[in-house]
Amino acid sequence: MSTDSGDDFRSVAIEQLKQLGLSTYAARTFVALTSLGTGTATEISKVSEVPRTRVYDAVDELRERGLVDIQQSSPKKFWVVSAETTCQKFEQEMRQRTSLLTTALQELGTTQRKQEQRGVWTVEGQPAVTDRVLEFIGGAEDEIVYMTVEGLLTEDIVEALGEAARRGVSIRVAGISPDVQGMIRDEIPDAELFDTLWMWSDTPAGRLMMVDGNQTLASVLVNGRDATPSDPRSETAIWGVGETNSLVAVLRAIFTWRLENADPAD
Amino acid sequence: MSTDSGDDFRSVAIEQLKQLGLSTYAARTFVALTSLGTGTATEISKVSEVPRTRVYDAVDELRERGLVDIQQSSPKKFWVVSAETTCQKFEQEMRQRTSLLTTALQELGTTQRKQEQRGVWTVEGQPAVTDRVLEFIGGAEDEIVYMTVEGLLTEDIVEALGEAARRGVSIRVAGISPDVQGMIRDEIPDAELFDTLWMWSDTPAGRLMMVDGNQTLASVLVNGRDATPSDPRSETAIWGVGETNSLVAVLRAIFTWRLENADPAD
DNA sequence: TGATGAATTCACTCAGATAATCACAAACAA
DNA sequence: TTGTTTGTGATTATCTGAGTGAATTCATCA
Repeated sequence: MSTDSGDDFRSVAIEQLKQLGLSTYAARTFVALTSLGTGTATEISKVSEVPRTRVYDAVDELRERGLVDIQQSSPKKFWVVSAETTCQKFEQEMRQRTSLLTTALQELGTTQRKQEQRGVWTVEGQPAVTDRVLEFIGGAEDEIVYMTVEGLLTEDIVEALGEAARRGVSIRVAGISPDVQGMIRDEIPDAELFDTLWMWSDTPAGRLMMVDGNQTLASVLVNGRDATPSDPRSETAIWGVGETNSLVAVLRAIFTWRLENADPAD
Repeated sequence: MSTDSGDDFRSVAIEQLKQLGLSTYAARTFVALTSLGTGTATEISKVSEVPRTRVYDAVDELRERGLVDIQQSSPKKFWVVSAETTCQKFEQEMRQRTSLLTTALQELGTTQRKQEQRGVWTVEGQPAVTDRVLEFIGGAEDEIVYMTVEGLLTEDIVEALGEAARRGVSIRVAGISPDVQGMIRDEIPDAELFDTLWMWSDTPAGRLMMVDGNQTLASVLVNGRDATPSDPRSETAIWGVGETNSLVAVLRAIFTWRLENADPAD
């Protein structure tokens, strides 16, 4: 019974409760009480493996958060609010926190976000790289050129590209398989698809993009092309912004030359 | 400059970031970078008052979360994602967490939530008491009787009562001032309003409620009637559920007798 | 090329929080 | 009475994170 399938849920719930600010004792106690409904300190201690004498403190922590009620008898009994109510409480609290953070940060961030002309920045990890790509796409005003290897043209990116296209941004995409090309044509009819400009296959290449001619990003899969592309840590990108930015200058030259010499598949 | 009005936002933002799982160094560094846009370790240290030698650790923590990019030069420069993106990230993460928690808890809570017949539970603090009241109202199927002193019939309760009324639950409310009565009549036309059954004014009474004849709750303002009712800590309630529950038995007797002898104001 | 100062990394101390254990008094049962 | 359970408080151990300083690397200038 101590190793049945519910243990997965138990540990997940405990972990999340801890992340949300409860102590481990409080989290374990809460989970135990949730399966028990009500219980005494001894019962809770047996289920949760919290030292019995500490159950009282843990329950007190939960009581202050309004998650547990107490029956003043001997032995004391403890009652836990329903799972739904608990989750609503936490969601409420998180909403509160994020909204506080949002206003505070926006108040601070009002200072000019001057576009750095010189820097070339590095990002690690596929999620973070995707974030930058999405940010670039979201800020595009005129033109997006995006080259990518298989598997790095995810749905969210296609979606963002589609939105940009509807804003009137011209889109050029390269380096994708035929079936994905079909998806693109459905999603973004105005996109211009052209063949990969050079041999991706020999390089551990990830993506190359240029936005409005003055924002560029290039990524590689650091483990080489044989690495599992699904490993999110294996992608590293550099990016830069500004007319005078060196990375921008280089990539713009490459793109311009390649694009002029390439025959669009369209 | 070190004590201008932005410090409020600064401390709020730092506090929230810490609550969301960042270390204080990381939080301070992030806030500093948010006002700077980009900066070196030295600049960050001056603004954030993080020891300069630890800025690197803090930035690393932020980088792993995808909140900061690094320019590999000497001195290193650090770039921070926009406030909007950051908040979206955190909201995303919180959604993830609460949804994980929700499924895990509901999986655990499937065990029968047998209605305890014997227990009388105590709740402390006005928010927690209101929670129970709302839960009772939400689960009502037939009838709600609710007596309250001024100030404890808050909007959310009126709203919940209205919803119950639309479900076909008959509502009886007492102990409210004439102007609030007007609001009730608007919100819940079917509610039956009657005068206070006895002299509240001599007792430190809070609320009395009975739902479906088998769930009851009674609260007092522990600091007496002269205490500020606005102090959320001053309310304490006891509640019980079940036909054979002693508190239910007592309150049901009182309510039945009083209601039969009282002339509804309606 | 070497010297100087700044930048970066690393190792260490200290304090506070939390986990865990123990000791003890009160209540209760046999 | 004796022995058990319950609740409370004190004590110890462990760990994380804040803060400091030394050692190494790097850039710049003579």
